Amino acid sequence: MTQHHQDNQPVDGNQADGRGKKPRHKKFQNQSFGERMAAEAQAEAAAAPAGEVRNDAARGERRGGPTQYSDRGSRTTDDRRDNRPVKGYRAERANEPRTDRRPVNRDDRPQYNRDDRPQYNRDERPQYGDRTRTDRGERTQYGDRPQYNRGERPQYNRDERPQYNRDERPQYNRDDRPQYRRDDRPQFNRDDRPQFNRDDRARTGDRPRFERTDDRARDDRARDDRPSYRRDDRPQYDRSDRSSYRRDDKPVRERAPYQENKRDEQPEDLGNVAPDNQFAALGIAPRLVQRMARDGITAPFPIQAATIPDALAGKDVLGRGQTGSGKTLGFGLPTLMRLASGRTESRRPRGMILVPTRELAMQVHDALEPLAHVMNVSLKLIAGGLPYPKQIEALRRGVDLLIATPGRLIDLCEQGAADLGAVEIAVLDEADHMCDMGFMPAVTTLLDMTPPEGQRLLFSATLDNDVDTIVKTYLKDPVTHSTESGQATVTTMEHHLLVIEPAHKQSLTAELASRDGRTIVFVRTKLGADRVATQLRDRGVMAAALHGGLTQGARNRTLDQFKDGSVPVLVATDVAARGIHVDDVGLVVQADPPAEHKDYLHRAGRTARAGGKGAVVTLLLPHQRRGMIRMAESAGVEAEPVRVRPGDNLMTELTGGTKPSGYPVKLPAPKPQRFGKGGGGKRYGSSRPGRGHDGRGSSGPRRSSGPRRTDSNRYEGGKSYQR
DNA sequence: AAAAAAT
Repeated sequence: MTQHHQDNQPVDGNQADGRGKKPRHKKFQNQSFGERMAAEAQAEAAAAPAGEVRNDAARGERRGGPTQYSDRGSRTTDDRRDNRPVKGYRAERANEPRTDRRPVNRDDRPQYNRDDRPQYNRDERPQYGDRTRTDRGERTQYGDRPQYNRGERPQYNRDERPQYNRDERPQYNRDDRPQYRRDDRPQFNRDDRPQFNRDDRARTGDRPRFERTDDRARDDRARDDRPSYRRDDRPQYDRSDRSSYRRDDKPVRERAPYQENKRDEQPEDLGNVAPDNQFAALGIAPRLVQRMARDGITAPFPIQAATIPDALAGKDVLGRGQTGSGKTLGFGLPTLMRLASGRTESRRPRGMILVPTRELAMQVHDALEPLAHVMNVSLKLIAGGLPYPKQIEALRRGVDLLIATPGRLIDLCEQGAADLGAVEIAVLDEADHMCDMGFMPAVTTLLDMTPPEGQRLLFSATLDNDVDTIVKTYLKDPVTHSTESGQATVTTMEHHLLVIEPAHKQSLTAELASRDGRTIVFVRTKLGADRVATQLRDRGVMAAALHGGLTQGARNRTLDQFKDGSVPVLVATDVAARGIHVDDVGLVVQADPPAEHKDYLHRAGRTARAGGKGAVVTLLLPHQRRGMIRMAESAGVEAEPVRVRPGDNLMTELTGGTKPSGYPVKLPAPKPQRFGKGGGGKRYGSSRPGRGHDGRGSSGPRRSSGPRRTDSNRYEGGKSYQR
C-alpha cells in the first residue's frame, strides 16, 4: 500500500528510487509546516496547563525511572522535538508514579522498537498512530500521512486513471493510425483507392444488380446502413459501451414509421413488364413484378412457380429444390407480399427468415432488399459478427422482416431487443442444415418463440430424417413441392472421381485450381483450408481460404475477392458448401471427399448454377475410394473412380491445360482500410472481435496464410489419410 | 466427424 502510493506521487528530484522518506518529510513540511506550527503552538497553550518545562535533564529527573526505560522513551520523543510539552496519554503517564509506568514501558517500548518502526515503514502507520506512543508532534505527522494516503490517494487513483485512459487511448490511436497510414497510404493511394472505387461499385452492382437503378431516393440511401454503420460503429466499438444504444432515450434517426409510407399512392404502372409475365400470373404484386422485370427476372423457376401460390395462400410450404434453383425468391416473394400489409410494432418483427450461415444471410438480404423496398417492407440482417447497435436499433424502430442466423437472433431475444411473438411468417432456408445436431436446438428455440398459428415455409435442398422432426412439429398440413432433382443441374454438371496417390495430392490440387475461371476447393477442416490455400499460392495459384475460423471481416473480404475475380480460387470448408452463390464457378474440387452424400450435393451445387456448366472433381486417396462410391450412389451421381497421375490427359482436359506457374503469389492487398478496421467495405460490418487483435490480424496481407510452411509436407504425406 | 452459429 504505502509503496504503491509512493510510486504514484509526483516524483521530485530527491526521490529517485521512491523509497526515501526525506522527500515525503520535505513535502509535508513544505505544505503544512507553517500551519502545523501555528496549530501546535495553540494546542500547546491550551492543553498544557501545567506548563511543564521540558528538557532532557528535567524529564530525566521528573520521571526518575531507570535510564534504560525513561531514556529510551525520551529519546524517541523529546530528543527529536526539543522542548515540546508532553500531552495526552503521555502527559498523564508522565504524572503517574514511576511504578505504574514501568510495566507499561516494559511491554510497549520493546514492541515499539521491534515492531512498530518496521511496521511503520511498511504498512502499519495506523497501528503506530493508534498506540499513541509518540508525543503529539510525531503523532500529527504520522497521523497526517495515513489520512492523506487514505483520503487523497485513492481519490487520486479513481480520478486519474479514467482520465488517463481517456486521454491516453485516443492519443494512442491518433499516434498509431497516422503511423499506419503513413506506411500504407502511399501504397494505397496509387493502387488501391482507384481499385477500391471500382471494386466497390462493381460489388454493389454485383450482388443486387437492381440497386443501381433503385428508385430509392439518394438521401434514403445515404441514410442506409453503409455510412451510418461506419459512423456509428467506430465510436461504439471504441467505447465498448453498449448501454448507449440500449437506452431507450437515445435519439433515433428521424424516420417515418414504416407503415405510414404511402404504400397505396405508388403508381401501379407496370412499365415495360410484359403482359404475360408469369410472376404476375402467380399472384405477385405488380410492383414486385415490375421491379424484378427491371432486373430481367420475368420467368419463375419451377420451385417458385410451385411454391408461390400456396405460400401466398397462407399455407405451410415444404419446398425442396437444388441450390441455385431460386428458392430465395420462392420464399422471399410470398413473405414480402404478406408483410406488405399490416403494422409492425417496435421490437416485434412479423417475418423471420432463418439461414445457417452469415454469408447466406447476407446473400438473402441482398437479394430481397430491393424487392422489399418497393413493397415498403423493412428488413434487417441479424447475424453474428456484425455490430449489435444497428441491429438493436433497427429492431426497436420496428422492422418487418428479419433475415437472421440463429445464434445472434436468440441472443437479441434474450436481451429483449427482439420479440418473436408477432411473427406471422417464419422461413427456414437450408432446413436440412438447420436441422443438424448443432443447429437444431437453436432453431427450435426460435420457432418456439413464434406464434404457432403463423405461417411457416421450409426450404431445403434435401429433405430427410432430421427435417422431418421440424416439419412434424412446426408445420401444419404442409404442402410439399419438390422440383425434380433430375433437372438442369445434373445434365450440365460433370462428375469425376479421381483416385490419386497421396504424394500427388498437392500438385494435382494445384493443377486443377490453376485453370481459368473460378474454382472452389473444398477441404475438410479449417486448418486444411488455410494450409491448402497457402500451398496453392506457393505454387503460383492465387487462392484464399474461407472458413468459420476467420473474422467476419476476413470472410467478407475473401468472398468479395473471389466474386470480383481478384482471387479466382476459393479454398473453403463446408461453410461455403451451402447456398453461397457466386456466378461462373466452373469447377468444384473436393480435395477432401465430403463426409456424406448430402455434402457432396451441396458442394457440387456451387457450380453449374443457373443453367451454367460445371464440373465436380473429387480427389480420392485409395482408401477413400470405396466410401466415395457408396456416397456417389446415395447422391445419385454416376461416376466411376479413375486413377489419375499428374499430367494425365484427363487432367489436361479438366484444367484446359493451364499449369501452375510454380512461383509463389501473394494475396491481393486488402481493400483500403476505412477507419483502420475490417477493410472489407461490406456494408454489413467488418469484424468479429474475437480472434486476437483484429486490426493487425485482418489487415496484413498474410491474413489467411494461416498454417505454416512447416505443415505443408503433411498434406502430401501420410497425414492425408484421414479415415 | 467437422463445421456452423453469440460474445
